[in-house]
Amino acid sequence: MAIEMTENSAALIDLDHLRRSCGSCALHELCLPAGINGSDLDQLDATVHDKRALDRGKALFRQGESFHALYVVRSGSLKSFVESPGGDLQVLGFHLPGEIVGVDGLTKDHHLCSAEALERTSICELPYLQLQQVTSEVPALQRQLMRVISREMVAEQSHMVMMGKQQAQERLAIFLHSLSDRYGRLSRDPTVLTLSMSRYDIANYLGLVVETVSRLFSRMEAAGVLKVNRKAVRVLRPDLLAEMCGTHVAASFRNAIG
Amino acid sequence: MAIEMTENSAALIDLDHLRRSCGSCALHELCLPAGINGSDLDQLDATVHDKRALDRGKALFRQGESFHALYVVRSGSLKSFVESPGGDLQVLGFHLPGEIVGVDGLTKDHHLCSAEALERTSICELPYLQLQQVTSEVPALQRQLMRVISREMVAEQSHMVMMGKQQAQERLAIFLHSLSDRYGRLSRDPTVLTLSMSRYDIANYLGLVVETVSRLFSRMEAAGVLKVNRKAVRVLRPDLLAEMCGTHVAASFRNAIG
DNA sequence: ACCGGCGATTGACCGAGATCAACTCGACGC
DNA sequence: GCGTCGAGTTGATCTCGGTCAATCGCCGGT
Repeated sequence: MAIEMTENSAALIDLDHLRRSCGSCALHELCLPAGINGSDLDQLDATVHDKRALDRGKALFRQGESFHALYVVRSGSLKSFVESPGGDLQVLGFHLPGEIVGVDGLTKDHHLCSAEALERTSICELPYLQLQQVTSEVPALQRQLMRVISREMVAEQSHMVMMGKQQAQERLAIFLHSLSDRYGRLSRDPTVLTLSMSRYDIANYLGLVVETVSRLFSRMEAAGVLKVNRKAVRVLRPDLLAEMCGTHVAASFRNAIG
Repeated sequence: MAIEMTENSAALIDLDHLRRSCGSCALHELCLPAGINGSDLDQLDATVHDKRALDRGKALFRQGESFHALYVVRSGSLKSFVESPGGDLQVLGFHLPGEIVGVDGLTKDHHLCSAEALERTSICELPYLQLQQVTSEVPALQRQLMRVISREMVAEQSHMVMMGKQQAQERLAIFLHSLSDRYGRLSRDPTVLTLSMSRYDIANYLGLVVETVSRLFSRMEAAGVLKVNRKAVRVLRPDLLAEMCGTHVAASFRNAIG
């Protein structure tokens, strides 16, 4: 996968590469409209502080830690989740390259959920104080940051709708469809999915148990919609998959947020 | 109820009253730290443009309408919801006095959900352009606005957790407990709840059906936790109610965002 | 005051998905 | 190569909450 090569080149990143990288980023709207392009990318490179690399299972931040930055996934993937004192946990979302995490920390100066790498993952760190500085200098950027945050919020609403109304099969279909969509936006083949998260994580995220998810994968494979081989899932019939998302609120709502 | 009297005095509102009103408001953190107090309240009164009054069932804004302001409930209550083309709808939340609505509109210049009055309700309107003006002049306010938005987001996460993991009875318990909490913050008796929303709305919000909600009210009344009389619910045993919220993630998470 | 209608409650039954349990498969270490 | 371990799959059974249906009771209109 082409995206993988960004991982170990973090230190010796060239501007052209950075530019391509930021083009598919949730925050590129935050940079490009402000005229940050070409030679200004040095400056952007300076603002985006720490391009960390995380191994599988390593935490980007943990619930309760103090908040000081927003993060954007550069390559790899993350899951975010909350855990109760009893060790019980709830997966809140999965985050692909270009997506933002850490917004939960804006409320109280400390994070209310944890974020963890699902595979080797590299990250852009946007120190909040500096970001605030930049956005206050360019009011349009403030608005754009709002958009990004609000989009996260709406995505959550959409997930909530799904949890409330959708059948198990519709949930998995919506999950896969969403993943496929996001692959498309990253210019990756939207029919070849690599599920970096475990079946347990998927089940937890969808409000189901692992057995149900497993059965659904089998059923959807039997129906000719998917070809499933452990973490490798090929979408054979995108049309059927879309159909399986149902005509209910969650599906149309999810489409609306583009 | 004392809170009711704010409704018809919107036009001839006095500063002292405004001040008391804003004290329990989600945005009071947004006003007070900026030194807006005492005589400056005239100015605040000018920024908070339109103090509309809505009758039961009337929309504050509708899905698809263009976005131009955030709103804060002054008295009464709202529900927010999305509706699919098929007429199917999903309730996203209920909003009591002091709570903010309309944040969903920041993403795309138009609202992605609708908000509707559950009873006669008065509203503070904060035109976004003006608000943006004020926050750009005072950077600390920008941060505070972020906090408020982020808090909304975290509340949504908490609801999501509930939808994913909680049993039906725990869901209703959490809903009532949350309502009770918010009553407390408004200096209303947290044991005397007035459910302005229908059983259908509650069920929809909790991802249940109306019959289940009805049975749960009966069961909780039989258990001596509640006294239920249509829309009037008295919490007889707050301790038991809290216990029924379960020791799972949603409950502890919800406490954390308090 | 009476009636009509809708919201709410209660009961009987059913089914989707959870639970419990057995088994398979691939990865990794020695 | 072999054994172990954990993730994933598959099957059998159970249960919670959804569905269908009947009834109640409050509220608003005439």
